[in-house]
Amino acid sequence: MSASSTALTEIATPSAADPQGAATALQTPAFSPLYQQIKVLILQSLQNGEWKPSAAIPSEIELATRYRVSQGTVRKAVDELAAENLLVRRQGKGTFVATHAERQVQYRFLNLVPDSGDLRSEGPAQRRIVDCKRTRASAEVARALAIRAGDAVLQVRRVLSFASVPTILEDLWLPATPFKGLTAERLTGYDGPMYALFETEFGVRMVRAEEKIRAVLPDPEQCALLQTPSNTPLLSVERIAYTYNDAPMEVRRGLYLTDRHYYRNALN
Amino acid sequence: MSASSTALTEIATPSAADPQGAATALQTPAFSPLYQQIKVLILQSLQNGEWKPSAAIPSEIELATRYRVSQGTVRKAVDELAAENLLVRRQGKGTFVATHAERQVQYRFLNLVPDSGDLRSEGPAQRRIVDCKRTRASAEVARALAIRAGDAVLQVRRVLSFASVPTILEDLWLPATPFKGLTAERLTGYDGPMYALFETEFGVRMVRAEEKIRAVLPDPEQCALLQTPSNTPLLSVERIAYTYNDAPMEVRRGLYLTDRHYYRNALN
DNA sequence: CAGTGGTCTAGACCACTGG
DNA sequence: CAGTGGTCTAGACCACTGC
Repeated sequence: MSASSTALTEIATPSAADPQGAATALQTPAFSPLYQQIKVLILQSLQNGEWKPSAAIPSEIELATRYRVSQGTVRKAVDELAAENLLVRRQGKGTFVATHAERQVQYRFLNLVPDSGDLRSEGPAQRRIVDCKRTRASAEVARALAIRAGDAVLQVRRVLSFASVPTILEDLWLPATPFKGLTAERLTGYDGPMYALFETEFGVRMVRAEEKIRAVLPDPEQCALLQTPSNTPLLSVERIAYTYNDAPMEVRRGLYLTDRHYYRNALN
Repeated sequence: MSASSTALTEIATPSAADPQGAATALQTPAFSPLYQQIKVLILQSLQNGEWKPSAAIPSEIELATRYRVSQGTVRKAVDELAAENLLVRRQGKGTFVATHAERQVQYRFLNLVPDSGDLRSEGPAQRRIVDCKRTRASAEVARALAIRAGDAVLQVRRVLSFASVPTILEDLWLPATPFKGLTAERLTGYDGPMYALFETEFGVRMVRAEEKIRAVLPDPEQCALLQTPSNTPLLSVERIAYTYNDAPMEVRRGLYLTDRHYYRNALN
């Protein structure tokens, strides 16, 4: 086979890969290498739940025959998805759908670190749900979540303590539809990362996030919740978290006490 | 050729690659794939200045014959170095040593972003060197720079303004030996990123960095330099920057005014 | 047009996991 | 031991750059 030109058309109508006959390859504007197309197909299977978090996906050889490409091409697609933390490769065992439930990546999106040691060494965080209610999206929250202002959202407020010291005050806004059924009781009763609960209970997997960080002074209510004086500067961390396809699924505003912790960031 | 086993020994005594006959391959503890060894060899050539910032390195085919491996193996090594931002690939042209001087990556290590637009849209930053002196390393700075307390260091203090608003106050500590000859005049006269000057004048290329971020209140001197009230919370950004081989070469402490800017971070 | 990086294949073999 | 991902090769061809 003379590589791409033929395979390009074959990819457009695969049997198992693209049942709906979507125009994945047809709408290509200029030129898309085969492995990129495979990447999209794998992404679709992740998105539509064919392969669930922590489950193994088919072996490279299976995927190669399924998509009618060579193992090397599948490999390159999987490599990139693994680099984006969507898949996890384990030599000798297989390739698995990434999840927030594993111990290793427990705090993948939480960059707060104690001045000495790491977060795990302080023992598990104490989570206190302060509030969990259904409200309407403000203009600002609506814009971030790509919904309309006034649409129903769930708002959660909680305090995280490390070594019994209140350290993080968080407000979350979630679109009501995908998270229907989320209650304070459900959150309180769950022992584990919130994003892991989102995966198992609502099928929403957070894939990446963006944060805007500022230094602020707390208002009186925030002071009370964090048990801190009003002149203590805090880190304000505004996060928008995205699922597959860059769809925003959560807005979060955290206030971090940084006298015994710091926000860690690596520049590469 | 039956691949790795033979090539592994061949790699230990290449002609052009390892003139000193270093025991790169011999000291391998368990098992190191060929492309990792190639990576180390390329890294050495970057480090010893055989290939300088912004210059092209030999083509993949040349490297393959030089190291006596296949093009695919060189490719994988270069791929990883490109992913780590040490090399830049340009299709049709070649592979180049990354530099801080390019317009594109001008502010690669500066995550401060205006509330609307990006830093470049505000025009060039105004740099004011407040101080540049030779001192002795404190215990803290010495630890970060992996030198001895009391060793000579250069200390620089400067203020960056955007749209004429003082926004960043920075203190830098540099080991005196590699940066011998650095003066306030040299810094003031240079129009461009400081890390680009480090490359051209001192052959020190910053490869990666780590930052610890906190919210703080400024002291009176800092207030004066930033022209800000004493109750304005600021972002404290402590950075250690590393050259090749993870050698720390700079400690920097920035105070960021975050009322019209924010610190941007992407979580993946 | 020649030279560069980029894609794709086919096949061999290695390292690791678990039954 | 079979099955998985990981490495390496050799060769073909494609896309892009600049002369």
